[in-house]
Amino acid sequence: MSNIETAILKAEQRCREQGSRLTPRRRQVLRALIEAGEPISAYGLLEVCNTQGLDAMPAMSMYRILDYLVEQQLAHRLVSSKKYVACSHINCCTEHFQRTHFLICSECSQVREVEVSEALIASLSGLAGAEGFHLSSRQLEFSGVCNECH
Amino acid sequence: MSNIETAILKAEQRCREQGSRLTPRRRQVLRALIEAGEPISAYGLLEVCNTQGLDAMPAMSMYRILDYLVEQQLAHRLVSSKKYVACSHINCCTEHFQRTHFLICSECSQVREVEVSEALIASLSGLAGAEGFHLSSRQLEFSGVCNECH
DNA sequence: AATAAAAAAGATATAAAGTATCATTCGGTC
DNA sequence: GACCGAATGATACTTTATATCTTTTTTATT
Repeated sequence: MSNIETAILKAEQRCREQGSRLTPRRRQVLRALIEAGEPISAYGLLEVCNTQGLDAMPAMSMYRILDYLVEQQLAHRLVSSKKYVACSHINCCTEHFQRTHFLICSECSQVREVEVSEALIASLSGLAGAEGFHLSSRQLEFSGVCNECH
Repeated sequence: MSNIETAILKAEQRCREQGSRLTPRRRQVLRALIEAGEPISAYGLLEVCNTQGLDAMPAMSMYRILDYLVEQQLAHRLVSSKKYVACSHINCCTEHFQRTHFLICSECSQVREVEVSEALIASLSGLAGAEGFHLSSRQLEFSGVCNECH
């Protein structure tokens, strides 16, 4: 079975466990997101979905569904680029990290999704603490250049 | 002399040194940005400026001027909130840090602008390196809660 | 099965953020 | 004062995102 199909099954299971459902529309969006393979905007995804035979979906639905997928941690929203990516750990983890960081290649837009290490959290919290802040960001985004593009 | 006037003078000087000018429009926007005292959107700033007697400015001009101010590091754009803040170091530094991070209070939107420590850069670069990335982000944004709001 | 409540999706309009492009004005230089 | 480049103005438009109301689908309950 292909990775995508496995991912969809896993996702379905996860939704069920959360007491919700991966409906056909949500599945369609998740699949398109996985197939995109790189960050894609809500409207970009809408265009993809709306050329797949089914009835055209309004933008509102896309945003709702993306919100849902993000909530379920099946997808992530990259604030720095206003785009969405499928979670790269749908297949491998039953639950998502507490904090994630994204390394985004500014050349090829490839994304690496990594768990934030304790050490980094400690060092960030320390810095924040020194400024009188209690850190709460659960998602960090860094841009850089990947090896292939370097 | 008030802090704001000093800042404007310093800013003017900095622009001159860079071979450009802090024109009346640019000065108006910078002043409004400083007076706002917290992150403000481009259109929010536009509204402020356009109720100050002078001819109304089109949105395009505001974006151009903000781009200019950001380029001169007299202002910063907060990607996470799509807002702008005056640089908090106009008065105190002749040149800006290489890397800055912003601690943004999610309660009161207060912003602390801090130089990124060598240690943090090292730890981030290490993490990125392990994933085959060369870090290039010059600006990091973290959300948290400030002491007063905590 | 009939039905009520809740969840999801559709439809429509509009707000907010940002950009493209061309025309005009302003500031300094010869 | 004529010229050139930088800055601003004017206009239109694209992209991103949300508000709100309606309809459909799903699930639970009788």
